[in-house]
Amino acid sequence: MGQVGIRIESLRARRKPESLARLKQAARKLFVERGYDATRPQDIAREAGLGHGTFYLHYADKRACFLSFVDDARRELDAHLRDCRRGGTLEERIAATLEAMYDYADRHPGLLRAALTDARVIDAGGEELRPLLTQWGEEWAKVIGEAVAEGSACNGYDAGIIGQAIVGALYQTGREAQHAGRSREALVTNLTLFLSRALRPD
Amino acid sequence: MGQVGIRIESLRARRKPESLARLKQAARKLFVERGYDATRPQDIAREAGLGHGTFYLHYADKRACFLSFVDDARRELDAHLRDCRRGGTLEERIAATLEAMYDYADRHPGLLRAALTDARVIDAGGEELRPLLTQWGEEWAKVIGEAVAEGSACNGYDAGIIGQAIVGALYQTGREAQHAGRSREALVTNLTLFLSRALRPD
Amino acid sequence: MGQVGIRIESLRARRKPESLARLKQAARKLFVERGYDATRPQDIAREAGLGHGTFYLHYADKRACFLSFVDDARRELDAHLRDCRRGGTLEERIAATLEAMYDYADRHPGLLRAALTDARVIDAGGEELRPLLTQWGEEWAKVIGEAVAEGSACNGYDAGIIGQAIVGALYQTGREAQHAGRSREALVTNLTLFLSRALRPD
Amino acid sequence: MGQVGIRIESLRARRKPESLARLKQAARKLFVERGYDATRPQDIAREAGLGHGTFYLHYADKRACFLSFVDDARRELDAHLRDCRRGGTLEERIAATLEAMYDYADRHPGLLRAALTDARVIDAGGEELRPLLTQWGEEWAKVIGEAVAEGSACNGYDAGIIGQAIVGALYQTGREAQHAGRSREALVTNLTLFLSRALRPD
DNA sequence: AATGAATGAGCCTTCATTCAT
DNA sequence: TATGAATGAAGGCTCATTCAT
Repeated sequence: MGQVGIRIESLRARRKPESLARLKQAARKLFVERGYDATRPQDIAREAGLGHGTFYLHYADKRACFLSFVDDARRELDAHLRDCRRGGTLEERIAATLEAMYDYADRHPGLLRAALTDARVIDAGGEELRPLLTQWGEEWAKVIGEAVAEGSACNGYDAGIIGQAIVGALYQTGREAQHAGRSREALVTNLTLFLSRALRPD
Repeated sequence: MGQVGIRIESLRARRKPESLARLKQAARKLFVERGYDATRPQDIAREAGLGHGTFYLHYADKRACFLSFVDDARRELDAHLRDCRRGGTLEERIAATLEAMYDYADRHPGLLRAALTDARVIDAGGEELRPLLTQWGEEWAKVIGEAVAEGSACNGYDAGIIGQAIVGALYQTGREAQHAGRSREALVTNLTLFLSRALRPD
Repeated sequence: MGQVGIRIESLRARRKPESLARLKQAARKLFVERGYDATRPQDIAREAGLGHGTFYLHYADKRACFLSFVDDARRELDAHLRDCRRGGTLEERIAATLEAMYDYADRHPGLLRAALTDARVIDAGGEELRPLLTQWGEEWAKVIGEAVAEGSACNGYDAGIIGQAIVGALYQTGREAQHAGRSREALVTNLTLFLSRALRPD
Repeated sequence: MGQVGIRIESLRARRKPESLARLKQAARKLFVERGYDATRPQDIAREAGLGHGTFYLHYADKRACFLSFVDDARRELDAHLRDCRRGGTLEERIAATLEAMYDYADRHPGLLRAALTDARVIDAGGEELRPLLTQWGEEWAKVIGEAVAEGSACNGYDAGIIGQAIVGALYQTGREAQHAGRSREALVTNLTLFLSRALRPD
């Protein structure tokens, strides 16, 4: 891709890291397009141009592959959002974060939905895993907490609860907006206003 | 066979409407306890004390049974909430609705979670079905719309969006509260304050 | 089979007991012919003229099916031998038992070998199961014990050990005799003599 | 690469004969610990500190490796027993051989059991291979034959059959003794007495 | 209306072996 | 000689659904 490089590489690609990268890409594509249940390890391998068995060279099982996909998505979005939360008034920070989130969502359609798949679908009786949405809610809680500390947000709240509320509101509006065909601008405007008014001091 | 037959009849109670009722009850129990995937039509029938085949006399397939379960849950909660939305200030109405919701959720543990199962898990490529959460969001939208009309809510919002935001916030806070062990009182207080401040006129 | 009876029975045979009987027969045939590893549940079902899934209606898994096969074989041989052990001198009883065993083995070629499959092949980490051969050894131990008690066998032995020794000798000679093409008569004569001399009093 | 290469060489010690020796040792360890089925060529190679592919440089396949393991075990035990069979009365020779066998078994726990794995597990439809136990039975047959010739054993037997009987008795008592927790002394005493009485002239 | 034995597509996973390097 | 990523046939098992009774 890009440079021609070592193209003579035989049918069996022999570089483990490259295989993993291809599996990752294929897994992301299929988990997004079809969801967890409808994606078989075999499909992922085939999509990556590899044999079935190769999948299990890189992942212990389907679940591990999905979890890795989710983690990558989380890190990617986190990196995308990182710089949006500092600077300006609380309202400006909120607006910027929303913009960044929707921007990311637009550029990777379906990805957040897939990554936020209910744990129950994946777990199969295994250990509990903290849902992604909850994790993001906790980050919002920190943001709220800081805003309260610096006096830019109303101090009557339990930041933990409000963080979860915000993230829930964002997720559900985003999901519905897609089906209802709402404009991103309307979303950002309304939610920024809504959150700012809810949070503003006094 | 005459008398004995009838006696057996009454033991097993084979009248159709009752069978359906028993299937409904069994389905609810199992969908709530185990989730959609882990519940087999066979399990539902057995739980209802009926033969496996009977299930298909009442439901076209597993999906239809689940959808019916969801619809019942929706109607039940709607009935429970119906009377809470009128009377008093907007803040009072919000607080009353939240109380009613958590009350219902407490009395039927796991039911909302089960009923809100992601459509993707059920669909299997079938026609689109409007998620329950979205439906509830629309009802909140109506409430908001009316409040704006009567001047008790800020009129700068698109009610459709805000309705979804509210419902998303409620759902996610409820879900997280269970794992985090938060008190229902804290939830109601925080969310009522949050929503009231966000919506109040000016 | 035999009487024409209810032959119009449709492609799907609908009687559970009959299916189980057919599976049992098929399982025995294939376990004997191919051994445990080379026999798939699917093969057994097909041999029985049934679908794959039917197998699991009757057995929890392949292992359970094999264990049931082994148990049936044990019971069958036990019934066959039951009456041989009483009456006559110890030597006569030994000779009669050997005759009966080889008679059974001849009538069901390969069956004992299959039923005596090493537990390690089947267990897969499950609970320990007492090998069939050991069980039979314990029955011989009882026979020895009684013979000692009534003075028809040398009393210097630990019956438990000698029981196992006898059964081991029988199994290994039987196995080898088949490959070496020895006559059953030679086997019975030699082993009867051997055991009688070893056991005779004084 | 020169010096460094050589240094790495010596660390990993890549000379062919040593690789084979390490594979042998690893294979023995794993076949004994886990059995044939549960041991993968890959495991053997890794245990030997070699790459997976190296296995196939030294063995045609897994089966060949196992057969080689069995053959080594056979030779080892044969060497151990060789000198025990001459000298003294038949009874003394038997006692000495049993002692030597159990001594070997104690020093290599699990080895005989592993080496005596049923051919059916290994064969997979290949050519017939003479079981180890049968081979040992033939050696006992020789011993018996010689004893008969020199008048120290009863001459009414077919040595071939009796050889197999002895080896079967030894194997089964040994196996059972482990589970039943019998003492080696009891085993040797009982079996020596048993075999001596069965074989003694007249 | 009710039954439940039967079905078989389909799933996830393993592992002996190959071969380009 | 040594490597180890890659392979894909094969295996055991599940479960939504059907249909003769």
